[in-house]
Amino acid sequence: MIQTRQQQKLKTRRAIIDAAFGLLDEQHSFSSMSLREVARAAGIAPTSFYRHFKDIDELGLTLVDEAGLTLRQLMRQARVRIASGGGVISTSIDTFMEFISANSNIFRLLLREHTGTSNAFRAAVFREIQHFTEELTDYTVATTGLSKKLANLQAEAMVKLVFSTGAEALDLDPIQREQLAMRLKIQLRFITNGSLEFAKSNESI
Amino acid sequence: MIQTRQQQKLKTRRAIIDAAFGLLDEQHSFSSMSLREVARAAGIAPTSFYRHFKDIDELGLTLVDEAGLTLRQLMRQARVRIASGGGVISTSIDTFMEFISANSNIFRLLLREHTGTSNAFRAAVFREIQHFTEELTDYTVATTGLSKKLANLQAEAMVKLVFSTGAEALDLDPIQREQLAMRLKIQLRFITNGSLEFAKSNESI
DNA sequence: TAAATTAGCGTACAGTTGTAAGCTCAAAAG
DNA sequence: CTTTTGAGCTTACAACTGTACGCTAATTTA
Repeated sequence: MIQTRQQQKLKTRRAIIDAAFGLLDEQHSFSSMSLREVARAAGIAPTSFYRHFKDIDELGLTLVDEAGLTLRQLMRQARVRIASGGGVISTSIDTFMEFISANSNIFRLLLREHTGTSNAFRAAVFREIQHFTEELTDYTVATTGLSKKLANLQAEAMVKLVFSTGAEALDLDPIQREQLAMRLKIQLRFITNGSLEFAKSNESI
Repeated sequence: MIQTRQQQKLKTRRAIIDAAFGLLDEQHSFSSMSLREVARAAGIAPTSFYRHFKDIDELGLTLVDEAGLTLRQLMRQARVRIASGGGVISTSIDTFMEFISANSNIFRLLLREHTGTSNAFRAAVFREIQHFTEELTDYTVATTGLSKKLANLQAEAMVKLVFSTGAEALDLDPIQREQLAMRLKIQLRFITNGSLEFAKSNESI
């Protein structure tokens, strides 16, 4: 077995990250998570933590990065499903809702650090969500005649509404979640129709 | 001086509440606030805290209540300003932005407990925000021909968008904030126009 | 005036935290 | 084979936490 040393280190690092994600639930946020607690869950001594991360914040940023990655995979997945038929909004929201059901903890992390106490974290999460808005803007420009500026306004509003609704959905059971998703789809249609309307009467923007 | 005893107690209670609000800033959330810290800021012994609140969570719910009260005053204020001329959306958003500038800490509390770790807090904040949506729904039914159901969908989307944008505004300087407010006003117009459009083509809802 | 109530305090304790220091021992490098 | 490296450990400490207990002193009640 070659490079067993590095492999083991990576494995422990993974254990730490997974332990941290595992500790995230509705009662427990990352900011209220202690280094010792994470170490305990990862099965290592508290001081061993420092062999992998400078401090707990460095771990936090890593978690946000991983969450962002998962989100981007989500986007790709949604795009595939759209390509194979079904309404754009409907398919996207269904994909999104499946995501927050399957990855509640990851979504919770993003939500909480989104309005959290660390500037670095807020900025990191903001950037991840911005990716969402940018991709949706490009998509809208490509599929409709909307100007980039207007498409960006529309995309931003949509993403904010979706994330806000996602936050609410976390506390609901599947049935209520489904109803919420239906409401959301209509609300998104408000935005798409409204911006088209707006474009017609304000051709210059 | 009659009833000096009760008055003194109320005064200390106020000192605790104010101290807690004062400790809320971008670096410090209520959930990361310790009883001792609050007591220190209020100028009392840690154990004296219990003469006023059962535990720190009871204080937290009190803070959310007070924040809700301030929010409702905001709504009243916005209504007065609308009545004395100016666009509805524009006036409301200006009022809202002034509010979060003048009461950043209160708004931060609502944002953080909105996605926080305590079920009770989340529910409390959710209720406060719901007031907003309900009042806006009633207003919309009264001023437009929209059905209650549709007006509610519209109001909900608007409130979510406004709060989400407010969260973003907290980190920005006044100039960027103003730009964000302008974007928000257009996005809200998307929603109002879009829902009217939707109503026309779906008269049954 | 005497007795009862109570807001606030000081002390105390057990539990938790982050992290410094130094050891072990297996893998990697020479 | 010998030396170096480094992941993980144990121990240790000072700082902080929530809160139990009992006292004080002043207000309120009787």
